[in-house]
Amino acid sequence: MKNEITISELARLMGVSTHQIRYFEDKEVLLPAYTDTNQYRMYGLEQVYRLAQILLLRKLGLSVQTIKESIDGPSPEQMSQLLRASVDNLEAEIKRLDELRRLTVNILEEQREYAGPSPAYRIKQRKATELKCWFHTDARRGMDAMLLAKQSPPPDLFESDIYFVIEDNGKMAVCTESKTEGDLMLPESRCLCYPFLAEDEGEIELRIQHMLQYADSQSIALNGPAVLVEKSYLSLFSPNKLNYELMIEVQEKDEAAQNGEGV
DNA sequence: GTTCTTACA
DNA sequence: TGTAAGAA
Repeated sequence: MKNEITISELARLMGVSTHQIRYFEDKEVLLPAYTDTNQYRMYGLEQVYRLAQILLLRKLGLSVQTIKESIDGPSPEQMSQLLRASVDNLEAEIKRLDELRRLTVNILEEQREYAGPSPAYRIKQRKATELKCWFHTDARRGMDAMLLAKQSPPPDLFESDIYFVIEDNGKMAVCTESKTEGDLMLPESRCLCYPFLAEDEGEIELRIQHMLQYADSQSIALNGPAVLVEKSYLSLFSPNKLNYELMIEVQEKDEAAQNGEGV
């Protein structure tokens, strides 16, 4: 009597495709019990267990090649080592996914700032930010691909926000955020902020002027360089436009009294 | 109707 | 990994 089953029955039993079972055969990790006269692969209980084992090891992240090398005589030590390595891989993957989730949530949260009815000036607490300076250029000169290409070597361009720190002398430092100590540190401080969308760079100069006028009209003393942050990811939401946030540190009143001047 | 092999996206 | 085609 025949206790063996066909490939499709095995596939259905184990919840995999017949293609995958043939693939395992090709890689010599799972052979049929025998081949029938009609060339059909036939599988017995032994193969069912073996397939279950292969699938478990695959699930744990082992390659088919690794399984092939270890499935026949895996010593308990080898098996523990494989499983420990698998745990390491899984933890790395969890970390990667966790960072990806955080990034996605951040993008959504930032997007909300721009999704309001109309952009507005507001005072925000800025976290201390370490910046790594990429290059300097003239603040009046626009950015273009050539300018970028001439710089070397690009940091994680467009994977993180880009900071344009506009200095008093008309120079502009183009920076990215740095996790470690950078070249330039934006201290934690209250800032006058203005998020906006821009289609061309001519707008930016205007925005800065407007912000200075606004601060003046509200008697807000500003201090330090204008910082323009290009929100790399938010262009996902607004094709052909770039999302910027302009921020200038607010000079606190007691500070102003000490310095005896505003900006 | 099912499976086989082979090729291809 | 899935899908397709023609043959058995």
